[in-house]
Amino acid sequence: MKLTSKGRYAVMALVDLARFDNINPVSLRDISLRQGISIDYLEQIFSKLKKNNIVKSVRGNQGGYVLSKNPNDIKLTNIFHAVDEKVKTVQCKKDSKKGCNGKATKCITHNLWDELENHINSFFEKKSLEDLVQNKKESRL
Amino acid sequence: MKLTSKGRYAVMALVDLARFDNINPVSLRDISLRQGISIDYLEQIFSKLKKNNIVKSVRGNQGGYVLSKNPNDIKLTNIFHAVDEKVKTVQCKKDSKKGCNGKATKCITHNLWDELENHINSFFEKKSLEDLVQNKKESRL
DNA sequence: TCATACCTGACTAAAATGGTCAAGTTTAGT
DNA sequence: ACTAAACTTGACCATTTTAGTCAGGTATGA
Repeated sequence: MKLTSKGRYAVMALVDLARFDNINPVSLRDISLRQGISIDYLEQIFSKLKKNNIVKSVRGNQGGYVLSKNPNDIKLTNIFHAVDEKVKTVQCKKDSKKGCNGKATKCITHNLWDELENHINSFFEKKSLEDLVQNKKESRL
Repeated sequence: MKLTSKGRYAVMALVDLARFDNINPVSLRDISLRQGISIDYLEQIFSKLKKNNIVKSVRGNQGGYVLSKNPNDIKLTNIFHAVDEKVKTVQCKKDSKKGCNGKATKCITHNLWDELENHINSFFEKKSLEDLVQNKKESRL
């Protein structure tokens, strides 16, 4: 299970983007300044977000990034997936004789992790970027 | 956020223990054989479980471990806590000017992680060892 | 007294994390 | 045409965490 700062940064950056891209593309430099994330690291993250069609890039001077969908249609699950935050709890080794091979003899706790994954994913599937932006506005910008 | 195989092993071992400790203490050796976890690693884990009063040890020949409470009273949250699996998503750095200091200027996604933590913890607080043992029985031993 | 089993702490290889650095390419504006 | 802003790509790396192993104990029932 991974849920680290890369995922957090991705979300922070996208919320920032959602709030400021009304008119012009937003540069990583601006996001970096506002959110306190290094540009170099943001570049890594945005490269992935772009590949997953969450943002579009505008190159050249005055360029930057823009959301490629409505914030309502961008769920957290999409974001995490894009930056390789896998909500996989623990893998059962394929080759182990004991324990779980995923087929006949499920390991003693296999169902548990499945349940947990569903539990967490359902949370992420409900939350959209729009929700977060609203939440931010409510809590006094 | 950490949810790794140490936590998984702890749960596996305890479910095993819950099923076999009816009469005698269960040795780590037996658990090791049944669950495919190295004895040395189990010792680390059980040391922590013991400190957190989840199991009791019986030393000497024919010794082993016994649950120190009813399986119904051992929640997953207790187990994870014992083996230092913190369900902490991401920490906001204390010293960073930007972002979150936990007080006045909550970082843009702070509420989100709080919500998520609660969501996950509630799952762990509901599940007891007994639930897992039952679940195992249902799914054909 | 000896075999079994717990107990403790040091150690470590490999992977993940959280980045940095360098060397580009693209394009708006002058 | 030039230049500066901004995206693009990929290599690199220090630190921390993970998932253990190893060695040398101590306790105790038979």
